[in-house]
Amino acid sequence: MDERKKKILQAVIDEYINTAEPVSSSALVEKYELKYSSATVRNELAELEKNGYLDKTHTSSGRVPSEKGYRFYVDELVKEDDISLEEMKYIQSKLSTKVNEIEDLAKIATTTLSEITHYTTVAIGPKPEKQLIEEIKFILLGNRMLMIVIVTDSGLVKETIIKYDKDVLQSQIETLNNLFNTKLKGKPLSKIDKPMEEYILDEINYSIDVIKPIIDQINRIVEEADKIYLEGTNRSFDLPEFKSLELAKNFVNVLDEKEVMLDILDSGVAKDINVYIGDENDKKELKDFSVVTFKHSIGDRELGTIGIIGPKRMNYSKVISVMKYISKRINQDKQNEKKDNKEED
Amino acid sequence: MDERKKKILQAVIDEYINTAEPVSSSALVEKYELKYSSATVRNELAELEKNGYLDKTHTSSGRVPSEKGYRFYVDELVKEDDISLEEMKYIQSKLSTKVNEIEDLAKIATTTLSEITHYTTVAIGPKPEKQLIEEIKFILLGNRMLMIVIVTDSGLVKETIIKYDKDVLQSQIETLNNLFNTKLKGKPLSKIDKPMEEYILDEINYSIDVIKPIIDQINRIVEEADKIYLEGTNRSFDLPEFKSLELAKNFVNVLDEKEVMLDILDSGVAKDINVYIGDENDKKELKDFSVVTFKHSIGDRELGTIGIIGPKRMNYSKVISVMKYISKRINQDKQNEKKDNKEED
DNA sequence: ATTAGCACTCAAAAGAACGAAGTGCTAATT
DNA sequence: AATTAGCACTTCGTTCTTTTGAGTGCTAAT
Repeated sequence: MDERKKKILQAVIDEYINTAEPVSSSALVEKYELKYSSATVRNELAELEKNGYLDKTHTSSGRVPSEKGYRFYVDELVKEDDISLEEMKYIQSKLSTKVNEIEDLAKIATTTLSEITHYTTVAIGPKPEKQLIEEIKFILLGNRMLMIVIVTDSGLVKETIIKYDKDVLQSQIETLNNLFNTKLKGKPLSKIDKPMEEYILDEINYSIDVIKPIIDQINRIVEEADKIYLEGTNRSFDLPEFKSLELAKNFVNVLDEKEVMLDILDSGVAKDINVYIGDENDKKELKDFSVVTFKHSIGDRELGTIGIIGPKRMNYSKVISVMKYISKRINQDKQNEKKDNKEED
Repeated sequence: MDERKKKILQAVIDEYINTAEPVSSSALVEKYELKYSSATVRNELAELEKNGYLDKTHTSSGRVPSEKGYRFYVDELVKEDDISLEEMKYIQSKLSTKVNEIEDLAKIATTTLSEITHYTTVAIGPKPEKQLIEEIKFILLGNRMLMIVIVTDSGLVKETIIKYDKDVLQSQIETLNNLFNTKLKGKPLSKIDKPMEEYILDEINYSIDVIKPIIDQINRIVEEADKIYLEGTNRSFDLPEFKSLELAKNFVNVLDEKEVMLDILDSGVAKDINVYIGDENDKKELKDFSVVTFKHSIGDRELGTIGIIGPKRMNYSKVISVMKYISKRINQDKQNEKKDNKEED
C-alpha cells in the first residue's frame, strides 16, 4: 500500500464518516484537494476495492469502506490528537467537579464522553469479585431504621436501608458491626452463601427476622454492583443509519441485554483502547456496529470500563482521542490527589 | 347524546385504540355486534363528526376520534375496572417485595405500571420543599471519609460521601451532628443559603475546607431530590404512531426535558387521576400525546407523582384501572404497616 | 503515468394506472 | 319515521413504467 493509496483510503473513510453516503471519485478530488484527476483516483479506488479495503453498494455507485478498510484506518491512519482545546477544557471542568465517589466520576466521564462524541456510551464498575471489603458498617437511623454501608478497597461505597417493625438497640448494632467485620473484612465483594448465612445465624442469637433482611440486602448490594450505566441512547437516533426504525429498535434491544453488554465491556485489554469493528464483535447482534472500550484506572487499580457503541463509520479519530484524554485525566488527577494525601501523612 | 350514539362512539374509540387505523362503519357492525346496518351507523357517525367527537383523515376514510371525543370517552365511557385478576396479583407481588426505601417503592410501582400498560412511565418524588428533615447524621468511614445521611419525615433517606485529605476526628463528627441537627431538624429539605452558611461557619471554628464540602454536598442532595425516574421509553417505539422517526425523536426529546416533565407531573390534583389529552397539555411539545398522572400517598402524606405518557389513543380504561389499583395498594399496604407499628408501641 | 471522453449501469425519483376501502346520498323497505 | 340496500364517487396506496442523474470502467489521447 503506497502513500497515495493510503491518502485516498483515508479520504474515502473520512468522507464516509462525515456523510454516510457512498463516496465518488470526483467528490474526493474536490474536497480533499488531491492533485490527480478523478480518473486517476478511480483507478486507485478500483485497486483498493480489489484489495478488499473498499466496497460498492452497486456497480455504478461510489465507494464505501469495508471492515478491512476500517481496520486499516484504525490501525494506521487514525489521528490520536483529534481533540480541540475547548474539548479538553470542557472535559477538565467536568471531571474536576468535586466528586467523592468513584462511581460518580465514572458516570461523569461516561456522560462527558457521550456529549463530546455524540455517540451512546456505556460503563460498568470493577467486577464485584475483584473488590475487597474494607469496612462494613451498621448505623442506626431513628430507632427502627438500620443502614448498612460497605466500603471497598477501590473506594466504592454502597449503602442500603432496612426498616424494622421493632426498635433496634445500640448494643445490637455493636454486635453486628463486630461479627460482620471480622467475618467479611478483606473478603471479596460477593454474595453471602448458605454456609456463611448459617454461620452468622449460629454466632449471634438474634431472631431470623433481624438477620435475614440484612443478608438479603447485602446480597442485593453485591448484585447491583455490576449495574450498567448507559448514556446518550437518544443521540444514536440522529444517525442516518437509524432511519430504518428496524435497526434503531435492534440497537435499543442490544443495549438492553445486560449480558451482552457485560461481555463486551469485560473483554479488552487494560491500559489500552480496544476497537471492535462490525463482525469483529463476539456478539452477532453487534455486527453492524463498532465498539470502542477502555478500562480506566488509578495507578494499577482498575476502576471499570467505559465503552462507546456506534455505527461502523464512527469517528474513530475523535473517539480515540477523547478517550485517551479522559483516561489520562482520570489517572493523573486522581493519582495526584492520592499523592497529596500521602505527602501529608 | 343518546345511548346509541354513546355506544357507537365508544366502539369507535375502543377500536381505534386497538388498531390505530381509521374505523369504518362496517368494521363497527361486525366487531361490536351492533344491531343496525352499516348505513345506519354511517348516519350516526356523520352526526358524531358534525358534533365534533370524530374526525376523518380524508373524505372517504373511516373515522378517527377527535380530542373532544377522547375527552368525552374519558369522562363518561371509561371502564374503571379494566384489570384482570392476574394483573392484580402481579402488582401485588411486585409491590410486596420487601422494600425499605420509599423511593424504591415508587420505582417499583413505576416499572410495574409500565410493564402492564406497555407505555412509558415517569415518576418524581415529593417536592423537596415539602419534606421535613427528621435527622441529619454524620458518619465516619475509615479515617477520611465522611458520610452524611439525611432522613426526612416521609421516610426518604439520602446520603452522600466526602473524602478529606486529612483525618477526621470522632469529636468533630459529634460537633457536626449537634450543630446541623439543632439547626436543620424539622426544617424543609432546601438548600443551605448564604446566611445559614455564614452562621454555621461562625458557630464552629473548623476550617472552611472542612465545612464547604459539607454544605456543597447537602445542597447537591437537595438538588437531586427531584430527579425524574423514567421507565419503558423503548416500549413506545413499538407503537405504530412512531413509525415516523420524526415523531419518535420528538417524543424522546420531550422526555429528556426535565423542566417539562416536572411541570406536567406537578400540576394535577391530589387524590385523583388526572388526564391530559393532546392540546390539553400545557406544553405544546405534548400536543400529540396524552398524559395521565396520579399522586400516590400514604394517608395524607403525598409521596410523589407517577405518570404515563403515551399516544392520544392510549388505553385509558386499562391505564386508569391499573393506576387506581396501584394507588390503592400503596396507600393501603403502607398504612397497615404503619398501623402495625403503632400497635406495638 | 495521467487524463479526457464516453458508453454503460443502476438506484432513486417521478408519473401513470389500477384496485380497494369507505363514505354519502337516494330510493326502497319495514 | 326509522332503517337499510344500492350505487356513484373520492381518496389512498400499490404496482408498474419511465425518466433522470450520479457514478463507474474502459479506451484512446496526452
